[in-house]
Amino acid sequence: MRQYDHKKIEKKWQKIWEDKGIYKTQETDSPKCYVLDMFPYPSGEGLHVGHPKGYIATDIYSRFKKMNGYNILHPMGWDAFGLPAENFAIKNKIHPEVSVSKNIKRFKEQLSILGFSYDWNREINTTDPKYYKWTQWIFLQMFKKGLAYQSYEPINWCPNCKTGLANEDLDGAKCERCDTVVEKKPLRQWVLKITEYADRMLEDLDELNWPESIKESQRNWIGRSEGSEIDFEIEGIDKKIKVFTTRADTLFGATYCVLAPEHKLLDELKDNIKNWEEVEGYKKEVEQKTEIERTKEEREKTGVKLEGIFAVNPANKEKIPVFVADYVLGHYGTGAVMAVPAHDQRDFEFAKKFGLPIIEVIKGGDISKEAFVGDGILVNSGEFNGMDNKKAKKAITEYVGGKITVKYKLQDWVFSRQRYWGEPIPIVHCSDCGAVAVPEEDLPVELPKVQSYEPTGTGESPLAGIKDWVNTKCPKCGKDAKRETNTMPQWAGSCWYYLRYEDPKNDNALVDKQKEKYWSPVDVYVGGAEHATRHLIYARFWHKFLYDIGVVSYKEPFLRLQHVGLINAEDGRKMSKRWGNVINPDDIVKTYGADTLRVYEMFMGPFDQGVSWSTKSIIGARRFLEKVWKLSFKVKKDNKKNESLQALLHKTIKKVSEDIESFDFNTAISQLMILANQMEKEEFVGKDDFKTFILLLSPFAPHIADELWEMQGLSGLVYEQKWPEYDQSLIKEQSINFVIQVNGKVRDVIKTNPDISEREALELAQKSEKVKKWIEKKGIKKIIFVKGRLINIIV
RNA sequence: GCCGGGGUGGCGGAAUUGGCAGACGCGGCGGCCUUAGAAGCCGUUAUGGGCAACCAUGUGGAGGUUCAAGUCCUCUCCCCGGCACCA
Repeated sequence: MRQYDHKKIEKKWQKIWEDKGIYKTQETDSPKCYVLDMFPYPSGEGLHVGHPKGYIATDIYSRFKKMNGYNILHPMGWDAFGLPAENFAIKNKIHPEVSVSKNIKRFKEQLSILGFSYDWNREINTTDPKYYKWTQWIFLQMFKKGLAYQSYEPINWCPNCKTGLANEDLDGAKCERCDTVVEKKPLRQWVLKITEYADRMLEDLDELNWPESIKESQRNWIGRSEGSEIDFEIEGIDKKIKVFTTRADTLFGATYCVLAPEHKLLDELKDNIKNWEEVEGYKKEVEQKTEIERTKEEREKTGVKLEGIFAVNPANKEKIPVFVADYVLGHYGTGAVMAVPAHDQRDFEFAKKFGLPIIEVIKGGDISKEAFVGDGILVNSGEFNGMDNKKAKKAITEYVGGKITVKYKLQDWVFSRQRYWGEPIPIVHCSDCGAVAVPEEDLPVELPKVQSYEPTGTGESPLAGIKDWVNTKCPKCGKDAKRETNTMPQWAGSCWYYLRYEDPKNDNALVDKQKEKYWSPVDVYVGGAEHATRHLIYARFWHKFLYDIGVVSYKEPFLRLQHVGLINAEDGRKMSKRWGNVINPDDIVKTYGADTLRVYEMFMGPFDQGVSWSTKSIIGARRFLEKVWKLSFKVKKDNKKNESLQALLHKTIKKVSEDIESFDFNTAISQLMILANQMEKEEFVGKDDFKTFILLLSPFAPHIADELWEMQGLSGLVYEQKWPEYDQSLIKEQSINFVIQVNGKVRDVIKTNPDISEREALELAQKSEKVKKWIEKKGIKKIIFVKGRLINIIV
């Protein structure tokens, strides 16, 4: 008997697959299936065993779908812009392009030994000018539609990276990349109007086959709330405070107003505020704090009263004081609130601290202890007394001439970075024409070669120092002008890459319309949960924009989303060089084989759940494959069938098919093991049955599958075979274990046919010695009979 | 604090959605084979009691619904992920 030599077998088949080009995507009319991995950032560290988990799953799924007659698009590429490559370049004085292509080569090698069915003809790389030409093109379309604008608002500034960071790039109060505490600094930025799409992104979530948790966090992230905008006159001054509130029903209980420290009105009221110095000091103090610090101070509210300023409550014309306090945020709502201490906990705490009146206007709570935020009937509200508070929201808003509006937590997306290694923003600044789009025929605006990648530290990109690149002519008037030196964030390239796979080499369009119509949308998208609210929101936003301008024909990019649970190191920590706990897939493949690694990673536990790596457990997967290997030597050469195996075989076809479809790979493998164990016990294995077994195993362990296929004298490649079908009539067991309970406790289990009737079951039960002793001398009170399962005798 | 997902043997995890709890695998124990080991094979492995057949207990905890609860309901404790003064 030949030994199972994974090294030989895996090399052999990988070469055959490549030579025959069987994974090349076909242009056919058959139904399509687009299976996509979140493409990796090719870091210098290479892959650890956790990385391929998702890729193994998509590979299994693709192979399964292909064998079920689908035309498959299963591509891979590289998200290669970003800070690590740039930092590496700064340190080692090597152009990022060089290290990136080296890393890609390494990643590709590591992936290739795992036997994936990627169509490498469609490989893309976000840093390839032919690719980012279209990233820039999309930006230009947004610019033309007024969705990209410049803004000088203060942004998060990392003094170490010397770059601006979006809120999303922060980790607590620190820079996500380098752990330095960030500051605030006003910088000119490009911003994308993602807020314009907030409502649509929220609505269309309902149609997606995504995990509920992701949909929920996107809803939170978008943070839609309906409320009212109401004006408060300032006494004696011709100015108004516009507040946003979701509780217009409590307007009669508003006993003061609060402005955010960033609120513009403060400066406008400078001359009227008697304690301006104090107010200004407070503003400065708040500026020092990051938003994170500010929002962390849950206990103690701070603020300063604006002396000499009074607002007028439009409901009851009461004169109320105005404060500046940092618990009100400048960028949310109108940056100003009406405070109702009786019915908002934050206002309640503030009012207690500053000794402000607390007036109950909704009945139902005990406002001496805490704010009552529930629903109820209005009191102390003039003509609205007795009204239901939900009704009162609209009624009171109208009464004071306010308007019903909608606000979002979602903020516009700061889209520029003061960095070298990113897509240049295709804009030219002209002193006469302002910001002018680079003509589309001049795209891509390529990154120039530079001497130093160091950030300038002034907030400008290293590109600013390259005079012959920066200096150009205005595309509009031809006058001397300067190029935009900001680059795009890493998210940019990943916002639309899935479209490029559909038509990766097209120089005339982002994607051909026919091809887009055929392949879109992505049927299954697999990746880590950490991208729930960033990548997935940005990509949806871009996609909807592309839909609006007619580039794509579907509203949503990703129909179904599957999470991959991370694999941690054996010690439970993240696998990282830093902890020295990294397991390299190359080593595992060398010792056990790619097929073993694939089977093991899918068998470890539920696919979307995190697990710790266990090198000692991997032996189980290897033993399983060895067992299958040995089984092949007891296969009958003629077509004799082993009848006693049929029920289990067909049950296995059913279970494995269903489990792959639902990404329950662990139970699919377990079922294959059960079948293999049974086959081992049998006298012999029929050739057809073993053939079926190979087919079922092949998505998980494609190399050994092809080898066994060949050993059985079967022709062709397993990938090109048809997926087996099950026969429902065969699945039905001839005999089942029928449970007999007395008073709900199992007293006997008998083998019988599944169609046994209640009367027959009762007779059998009464015959059983084990049951007899529990029911004799007691009257039977009740019988519960569940067909094909159990009988429960109550005595 | 809010939202989402969890808590089952020594370990990873199963459980046809209310019907034999612990499938499958790892590890352990005993045995076969071997000069010996490795590999492999066979048996065993939730806990307590018993020589045994068997009996009792058992899915984080406390109640409840039901003939029947890991699964449904109420309360509660713990773990993981996300969001967080959002007016």
